[in-house]
Amino acid sequence: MATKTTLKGIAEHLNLSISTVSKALADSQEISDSTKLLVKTAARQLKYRPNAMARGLKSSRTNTLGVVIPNIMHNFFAKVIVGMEEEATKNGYSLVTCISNESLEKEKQSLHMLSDVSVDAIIISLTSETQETNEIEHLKDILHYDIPLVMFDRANSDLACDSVVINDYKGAYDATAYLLKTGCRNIAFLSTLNNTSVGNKRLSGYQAALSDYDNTLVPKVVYTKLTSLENDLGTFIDNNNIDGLITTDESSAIYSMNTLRIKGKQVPEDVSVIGFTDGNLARNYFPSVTTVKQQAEIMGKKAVQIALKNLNNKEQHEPVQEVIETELVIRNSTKTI
Amino acid sequence: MATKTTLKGIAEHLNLSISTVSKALADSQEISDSTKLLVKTAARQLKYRPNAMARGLKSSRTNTLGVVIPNIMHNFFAKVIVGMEEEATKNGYSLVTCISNESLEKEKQSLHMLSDVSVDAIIISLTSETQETNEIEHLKDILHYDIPLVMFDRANSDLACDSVVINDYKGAYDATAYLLKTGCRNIAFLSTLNNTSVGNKRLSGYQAALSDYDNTLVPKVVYTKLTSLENDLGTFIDNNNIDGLITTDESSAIYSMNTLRIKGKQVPEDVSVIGFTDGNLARNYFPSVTTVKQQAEIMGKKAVQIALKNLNNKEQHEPVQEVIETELVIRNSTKTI
DNA sequence: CTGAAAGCGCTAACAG
DNA sequence: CTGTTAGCGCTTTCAG
Repeated sequence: MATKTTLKGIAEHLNLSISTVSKALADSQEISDSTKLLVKTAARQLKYRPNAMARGLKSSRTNTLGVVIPNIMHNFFAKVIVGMEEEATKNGYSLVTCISNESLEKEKQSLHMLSDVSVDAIIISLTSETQETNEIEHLKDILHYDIPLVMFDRANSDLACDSVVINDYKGAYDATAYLLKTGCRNIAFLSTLNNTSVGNKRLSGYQAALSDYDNTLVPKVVYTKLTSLENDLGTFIDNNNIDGLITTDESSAIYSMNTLRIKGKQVPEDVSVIGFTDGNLARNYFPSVTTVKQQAEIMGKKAVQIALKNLNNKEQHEPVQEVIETELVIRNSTKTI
Repeated sequence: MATKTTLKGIAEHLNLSISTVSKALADSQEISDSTKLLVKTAARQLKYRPNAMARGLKSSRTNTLGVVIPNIMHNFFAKVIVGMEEEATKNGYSLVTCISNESLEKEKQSLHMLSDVSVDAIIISLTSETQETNEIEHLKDILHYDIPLVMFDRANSDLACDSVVINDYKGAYDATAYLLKTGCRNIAFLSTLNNTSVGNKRLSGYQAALSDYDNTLVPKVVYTKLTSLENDLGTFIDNNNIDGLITTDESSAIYSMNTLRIKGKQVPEDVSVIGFTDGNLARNYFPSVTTVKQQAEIMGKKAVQIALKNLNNKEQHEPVQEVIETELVIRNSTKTI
């Protein structure tokens, strides 16, 4: 095996001092063009690559961003990561990604680890557990050490840091309004996001749309989990006559449509269905699913943009919340107007 | 803001030397129990966390693993990452993940970057471009610097390093054999993986199963891309009478079923369909899709296990290829026997 | 049992 | 224009 060439290596090779080599590679004006050329060609020949750790130790800049997401199997988060990766790479940064798996404990560990490896900033979407318990000491610690923190999607308003969120309220409002416009009057809201900021906002949007349209309409909410959805929705359907259904994520929409099918209901003839998250499933199911599209990639890019901005300008500022609008993608699981 | 406590900080706090503190925290036998206690409590109070960069610079161990995947939106890779993350965390390692986006250039950059940040080992699934061009100098460089390298799923046999792959041949063979057993005789193979190792192995399995069963059966292969699948398959169906279809990934199976529906073919009555990758789509489509399940999480875990083993035992050894068997998950897109 | 000192690879102030 | 030196935070001999 070969050992990696260091500044010292190329310095010895050329009979120069380490600092001359360092400066030459950094294109310092102190160095003559001739030696610059010399050094640079030698560096190329010897396949020199700067050691990021050593550089980071000195400059306390690592050009890495830490990311914590609750779940990578979720289409939405995967897409966010794609956006982040693209934007980070474009700016010479790389991503260290942790999966908290919806566990507060794992979230804490991840933050510790990211802090240990001196990432320049941290981007996080909170676990449901964090949002339920509102335990945020570990996040305050990060802020306390002056590591730029930006939250995305699942944010916490008690924390003095920037965030980028979806306009979940309006997304749900628009979805509900659309169903009303197509003639639905018994619209249920099925949520798998019981205690998250996101779930609450969508619920409010749904409720507001109903009462804005006709305040005699009563909201009907089903709280469930993916694992018990077919049961919960099944019994709900047995006891309630609905003609519209809004679900808080993509899989729920699909599961719901399967349940409706089993119960002998046609989609969209008997019941219109709208989901959130515009992924493969929604696009390719039969019938294809009308969906509130969250601009996941844009969100990812925005999040790293904000992180990089904060990192380059560490002055205190009021927390800024960037809101990304949704788009209702109309497909075949809803009636046409 | 507060500044992070270092060994120096807690040394000054206790009027001890830095090295004593270091040893105390490392539970060295050179240190008395009393000072150990002293140091450890102080460390906890001052929220001391070792600086991973400094430690890494000294010990040339960073406890991080670099991962390069071609595409994170693909369910299979996302699942592999979940498995890797779990196994890595369990062993005190964290993951730096890069997305090569099927681009050779990006793959090279990613490897450089991972080498720069001194990851302890690298786990990679090659881009299709890398496999097509068979350009592997950048991978040899990694080996050359004695950084343990393990390839998964999309491997290259010209490279002297361990790998873990799916038994793609047998997966396709079994799928084909199953269709034959259910009475299909005109089985087509639709591939979106034209030039990858994986695609070739699946094709061979399909061909072998056909000729093993009845060597008058002729293989029918459709090469396509997701973007043009509906067209390509559509014209193929117009010109060929098929009763079975095997696709090389999940989305292709779904797209194909949509195409078949458009062409007036019933699944599975007229045409049975089997896909690869057992994800949400396959499970929840209607009809649910019979699938060759790749044990993605297991694959991820295995890959990091191998990486960690190599990293702890850097002696040369013959490359080992771990083969993970597939499982045919029978659902409703195929006829029953 | 505790401390001093060297050095990992790099940057940057300071001399020459 | 080039070189010497100190130091980032940590580990690890080697002395005391």
